[in-house]
Order: sequence, then C-alpha cells, then structure tokens
Amino acid sequence: MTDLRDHGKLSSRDREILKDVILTYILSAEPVSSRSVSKHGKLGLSAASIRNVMADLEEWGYLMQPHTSAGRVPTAAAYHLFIGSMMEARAVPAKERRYIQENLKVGGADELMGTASHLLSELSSQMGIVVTPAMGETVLKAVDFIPVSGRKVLCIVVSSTGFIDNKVIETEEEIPREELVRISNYLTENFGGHTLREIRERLLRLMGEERAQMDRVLARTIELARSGFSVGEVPGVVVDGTSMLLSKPELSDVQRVRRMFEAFADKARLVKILNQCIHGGGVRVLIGEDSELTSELDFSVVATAYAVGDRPLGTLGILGPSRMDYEKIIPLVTFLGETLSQALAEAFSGEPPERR
Amino acid sequence: MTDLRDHGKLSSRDREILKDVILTYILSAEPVSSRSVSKHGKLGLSAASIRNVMADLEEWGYLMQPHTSAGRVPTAAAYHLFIGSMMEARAVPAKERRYIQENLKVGGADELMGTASHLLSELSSQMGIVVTPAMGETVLKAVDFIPVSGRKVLCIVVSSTGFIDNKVIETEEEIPREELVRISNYLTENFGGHTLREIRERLLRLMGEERAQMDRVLARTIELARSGFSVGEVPGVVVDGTSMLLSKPELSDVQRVRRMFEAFADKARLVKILNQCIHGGGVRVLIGEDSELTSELDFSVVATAYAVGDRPLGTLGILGPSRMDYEKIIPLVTFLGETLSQALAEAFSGEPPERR
DNA sequence: ATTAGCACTCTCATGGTGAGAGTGCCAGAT
DNA sequence: ATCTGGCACTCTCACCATGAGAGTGCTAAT
Repeated sequence: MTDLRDHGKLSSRDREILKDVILTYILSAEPVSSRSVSKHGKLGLSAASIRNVMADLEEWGYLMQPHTSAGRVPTAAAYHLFIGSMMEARAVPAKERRYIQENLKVGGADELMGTASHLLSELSSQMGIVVTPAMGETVLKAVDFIPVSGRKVLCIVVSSTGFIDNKVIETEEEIPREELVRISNYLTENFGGHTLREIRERLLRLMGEERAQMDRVLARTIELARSGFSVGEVPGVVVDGTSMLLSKPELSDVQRVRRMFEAFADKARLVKILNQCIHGGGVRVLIGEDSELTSELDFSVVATAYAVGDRPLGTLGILGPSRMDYEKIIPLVTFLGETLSQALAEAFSGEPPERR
Repeated sequence: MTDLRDHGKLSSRDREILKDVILTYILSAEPVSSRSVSKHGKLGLSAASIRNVMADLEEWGYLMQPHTSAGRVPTAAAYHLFIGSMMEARAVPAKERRYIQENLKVGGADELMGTASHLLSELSSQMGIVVTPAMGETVLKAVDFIPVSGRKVLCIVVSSTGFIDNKVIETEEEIPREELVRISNYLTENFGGHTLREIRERLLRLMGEERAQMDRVLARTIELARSGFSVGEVPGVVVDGTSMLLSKPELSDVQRVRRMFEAFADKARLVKILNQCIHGGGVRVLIGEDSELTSELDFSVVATAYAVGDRPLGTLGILGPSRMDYEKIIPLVTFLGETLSQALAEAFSGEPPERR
C-alpha cells in the first residue's frame, strides 16, 4: 500500500530518521520522541530539527501520534518501506540453524508440521503457523483399504511426501478383505505418481467411457477410489506459541485478547491469509491493512511457501504485533521454509513411483 | 476435601441458604449479599438472620468474603457439598441430545475426538477437552508397511476402534515391497485382537526363545513389528473453545489469562489431570484445591471416561471457572461420554478380529 | 539550515471525597 | 428463644482536581 510517489520525497536524512524511529519502536513498544532520536541516532541533530522531519514524515503517512504530545509510531506504510529498502536482514545464527536442522530431521510428515510450528514460535517469540497441504494437491504414494465392519471400509491415503489421511467410507455391499487388498494394490500401482485431483478427474472420465462394459470388480474399484480419494480437501493448520503473544504489551487489554482468539478460532480464515503467500518464491509480509484480521489488531504475518521439487505444498510463517523484529524474523521464516522443504524431500525422496 | 463431620453441623436451613448462595453466585459471578438471599430465597427470613447463618457458614469453611463488607462467595468445599448432596441435575434436553447424537455419527475415530471436544465446549460454554487413547492400550486391527525411500518404511497401525497412528522407521537393510506386504498380512493376522502392549511383550519373549533358529524373514518381521508397534505411547489432547473462557468475568485480568495459557500449553499436565477421572465409572469433579492447575486459577474440571466394551480408552470433559452450572454440565459430560463410547463401538464394532 | 527557548497540550499517577453496598452487633419485638 | 430493625462501621469504587512530566509546534536568533 506504500504510495510510490512518496519515495521521491524522502531525502536520505528523512530515511535515516524514519529508520531510527522504527528500530527504536520495535525495541521499546512505546511512541518514539524526537529527543530520543536526537540522542541515540547517529546523525548529531538537535531534537528540534528531528521534530521538523518527523512532522513531515507524519504528513506523508509514515508516522502517527497516538495523541498530541506523545511520541510517534510507525504506520504500516513505514514498515513496508523499512522491509523493502531500509532493513538489514540478520542471517540466522549458526546455532539456531543447527538447532532447526536437527529438530527437523526426525519423524513423519505430520510430526514435522508440529515441529516446524514450534520452532517458528520459539525462535521468533511470536505465534508460529504451518498450513498443511491440501491432500488433493499431493501426489499419491499408496492407498490402503481396511474393512472395519459390515459395509464400512477405512481408506488410508499416503502421499509421496509422507502425509497421511484417512476416511471411513460406506460401500454398497460388503467387500471381502482379499478383494480390498487387490484393489489397494491395483490403485497404488496404476495411479501412484499423480495428484489426487488428477486421479479423480481420470476416474470420472473412465466412468463415462466404460459405463456399460465395466465388470463388477472394476465398478467396485472405482467406487472405492472415488470416495477414498476425496479425502482431505481442506488443509489443516498447526499453530503454536499462542501464549507468546500474551506477554506482548499490545495485548494487555483483555478485549483485544478476546478478539484475537475469536479470529484465530476460524482456521479457514487463517488458511486464506497464509495462502496468499504461496506464490512467488520469497517471503511475503502482510501488515495491518492487508487483511481484516491483521488490520483490526495491528498484527502482521510473515510467511512463505514450502515445497517439494517445484510443487508448492503449503505455507508456514509467524503472526504477531506489527511491531516485530523483521530483520531477524524474515530470514528465520525463509530458512525454516527451505529447511522444511528439504526435510520433506529427503525423508520421502525415494525414486518417484513408476508412472504407467 | 469436604470434612464429613461438618455435615452434622448444617441444619436444613443452613443448607438451604448455602444452596441459594451457590446458585446465585453461579449465575451472577458476584459476591452474594445477605439481602439478596433474603429477597429472592424461598424462606422468608430477614437479611439480619441470613447474616447470622452466613457468618456460621463462613466459619465452617463453606463461604468466604473477598473483603469485609463484600458479599460472600462459595469455597471449593461448598461446591463439593453442592454437587454431592444438594444439586438437582437437569437432564440434557432432548434437542441437545439429538444434536449430539447426530454430530457424533459421522467420520473416523480421530474426527470424533474433535467433534466431541467441540460439542462439549459449545454446549457448556466452557473449554472442552478430550484425551485420545494411548495407542499402546488399544487393540490392533491392522498394520501396514509402506516403503518410502531406501531403508525407510512408513508403518501405519490401525486400532480396532478406528484410531490410526503412523511412524517412519529405519530398517537395517532395504526390504522389497512384496515382502513388506507379506509381513503386514502376517502380523495383522497373527496379532490382531491384542493390545499393542501385549504384542510387544510377546515379541520380546519370542526373540529370547528363538534367537538362534530365526530365519531372515522372521527376523525382519520382528524388527519391523518391534519398531512399528512402539507407536503413540503418549495420548494426545484435543481442546476446543478456549475463547469461551475469555468472556468469563474471572478472566478479565490479562495476568490470569496468561497463567492459564501457560498451564494449558503443557499437554502432558492436562492428560495427567484428566486421567485422574478414568477410573470408577461416573463423572469426577475436581475443584480448586485438587490440582495445582485448578487451584491457582480457581478452575474446575468435570470429566469422565469413555470406553468401548469394558476397556476404558480415554477421558473427556470440560474445564472452566469453579463457578459453573454443574446441574447442567455434569449430565452433559455424562451423556457425551456415553454417546462417544457408543459411537466408537458402533462405527468399528465389526466381528472382533479372530484370535489365534 | 539549524537550534534554543518557550508556551501549549495531553497523559498519568496521586490523593481526597462521597455515595453505595454490605457487614456485625445490639436492643427490642414476637 | 428466636427473629428483626436499626445503626455504626468498613471497604470499594467512581469521580474530580491537581500537578508533574513528557512531548510537541512555533518563533526568533544564530
């Protein structure tokens, strides 16, 4: 939302001062006065001069005052500018890199989701969020049908990246265990390597074409596959570190805390926000105005996609008050995105299932 | 913690007044004055007389004053007495019963956990908690091994009640897909119907006895089974409706909210508290003093076990400020426990897997 | 251009005050 | 004996005034 024309307006001194204000505010959480910039800033200007500049910056929409005679606070536009062209990202320290890599080595895919979320929250002191892949977009590795009782069958779908989902389906007639095993094998061998969505489409076509000459077994197979592969349409969300947010001074009011929780209870909304970041490679930062959730609360989201190969699977990131240490957090999120992608790839890389 | 001798002290009038105070306080969340009891209570006594009784009740440990010249508030002992012998439980209304039953009809076992938790929270306006079974205590229905890459194998364990857990294990050498299938079938057929814990013990014995004459396949089988069946030792926790608690007047202080969240972040602790209720059939109520978590915060837990057949699987219940509508909530928790047990039994009841 | 100085504004902590709510106790009524 | 009306006492809370402190904007001087 930064008005690009404004860039021209900012002299290098303006920028220096704005940067000082932002950095100070991120640290202190309190409105920044001209005096403190004058004292702690590098350029040896008096408070009065700083005041002039700050008044300009306010006019241009980069700063605002909670009330007359308070210091000034950065706006969303200021943060955007800061992130875009003033910030000096601090690489993730070696110690933390190692810590992350070690923790993301162990466990299955869904465990990894939890671990990643926890790491994000722990290392950023914000709330960590991971959006798990929508099953429909993942590549089938294997499928298994297990009879449970009567006409009910438990269908287990494993994606090539190790995600597992399951569903109980009810068939038209009881199918013996051996036949279920045969069908599992058949489907795994013939459809492995494709996304569930592709498979569903192919099945539909198949049904149209061969309706007449289908034998009983094939009909059953298709019935099972249709129901089973409709698994997990909506991606899940794993959050961690909610209590981190409660110690932030911006959440000292219970009303705000409540609004926050009500907003987070709606997982679908979180997914929608996070998935705005699935495109375009790098890290995306949403600040305040960018979404209803964050604007009400002055919150920001820093998120990126994780992927295996060139297929983006889901997103991961952190959420917290707009006043956050972007210089640290942005590299952190980037690194975690890369590491998680790698961990998923390594753990389940095996030769891609044979295409037929 | 109720001192039984105190029962003798309470005349029927004392009890009537105590009950009035408790009911009023549950509704209003504010210290109850003698005047309000005198006005709204059935027995037409003056405020002064009520005051005398209330002073006695305070001396005996059933009431307390936040400060002189405030009304009085029930203690944990009072709640215990109330629940034990004064309360008139209100049966779950037919509408809610139907609502619960309909919602607990659909989906697999892990979905049921989420639904149950949500129902508890929604209908009680408190936080809903469900503790999922520790996998080790569940009965094996089927096991499946899927090769993922190199020596890594994904092991999927399905319990007879429909719970699914999985684990990636690393084998000594690469095992071909067909052999994995054979091993899955062998284990499913030979060990189905026993709890994972039993199976693990049997495997240990088997290994001791036949160490020498084991052939390669058997050795592999046992290796896989040992690793795979160690799945899911710790039960999980599903909570819902945290935001419900935030609207309670007792959580208008952010400090308390924070302490609460920090306490809840420790899932193991929640499990420990809830699982105190796994024995003894009915509903258990823990109030204040009964556990560190609830005593700090003046919270209570109402919980019960759910089971399939005579095998208790896990617990479920609600958590909220001690001031809660026990007359409604206790029947609710009871009913949900029964309905969940039933739902699990029905969905996965099929003929018990053949014992060998 | 920069800055020192000054008047002005707004917040916030402090303390005083009075109304209101509730109790405890006593003396008189039942 | 038991109950109750009355009354003094206590504690909280909302309200107000006050003053210190922090920060700004503006102007005049450098």
